[in-house]
Amino acid sequence: MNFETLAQTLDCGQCFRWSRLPDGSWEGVAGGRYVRLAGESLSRTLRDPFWARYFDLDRDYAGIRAQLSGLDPALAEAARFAPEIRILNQEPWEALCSFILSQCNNIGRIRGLVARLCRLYGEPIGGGHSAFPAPQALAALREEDLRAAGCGFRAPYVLDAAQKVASGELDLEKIQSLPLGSARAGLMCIRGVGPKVADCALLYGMHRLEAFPMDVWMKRTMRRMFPGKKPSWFGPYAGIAQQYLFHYSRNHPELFR
DNA sequence: GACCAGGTATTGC
DNA sequence: GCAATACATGGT
Repeated sequence: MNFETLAQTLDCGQCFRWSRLPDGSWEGVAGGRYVRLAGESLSRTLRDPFWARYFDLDRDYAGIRAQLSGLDPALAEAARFAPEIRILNQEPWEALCSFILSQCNNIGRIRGLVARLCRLYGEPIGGGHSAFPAPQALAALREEDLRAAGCGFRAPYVLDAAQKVASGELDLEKIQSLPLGSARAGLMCIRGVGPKVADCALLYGMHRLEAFPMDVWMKRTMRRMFPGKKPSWFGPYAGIAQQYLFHYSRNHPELFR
């Protein structure tokens, strides 16, 4: 991975806390750490164990990409469009909460909403930046607080998720170790978490690479390019295939008209 | 001002 | 089971 290809990973819809500065560098917060990524400093940052894991550096994405590309020409083309996409190791709670907020919302607004929640309820980490709010912090709020922050009808969903996680009723560590179906079912006990949000939490927050979030774009894509195929057809890296296809489709909306 | 945005819960058949 | 509908909010 190099600085030129960073955008493919940070701007493909899997994360909401990164932004590009006017000078072209990226800044973001993950795991309570702020970082600015510029051409010169990138390799140094990636030597830090935390960021190496965050960017999933130990995984052979070239090999996975080749394997997926062999499955189907359309998938190969999507992979060629953004070959450097990697699935980040985001925190389980942050991914779960962020994708609860994503429903019926657009990516720009999700970023703004997440930023507001972090500023209001996240732990300050210096430099005017804040960590993602802990489940305990959000569980202590009232629904109207979350509505005031702009969550809209998702406010009770966020609250229910925060309360279940903060109380230990839902143990995200435990969820991670379950078979995919059980993990999904566990997450779907939260009000406002259906199959799509559960799969996003699993893929982006718990690195379950076989999870395949099926949003409107992926429904269109599957109908158009893979009729009759199910997510499991893509195999153990279905989630990575999903990310290639999602990003490709969003950048080629004319394919669906 | 309608229309849309990485859905889900509820309702009615 | 499955289609229709409500749900907040801000940007085109």
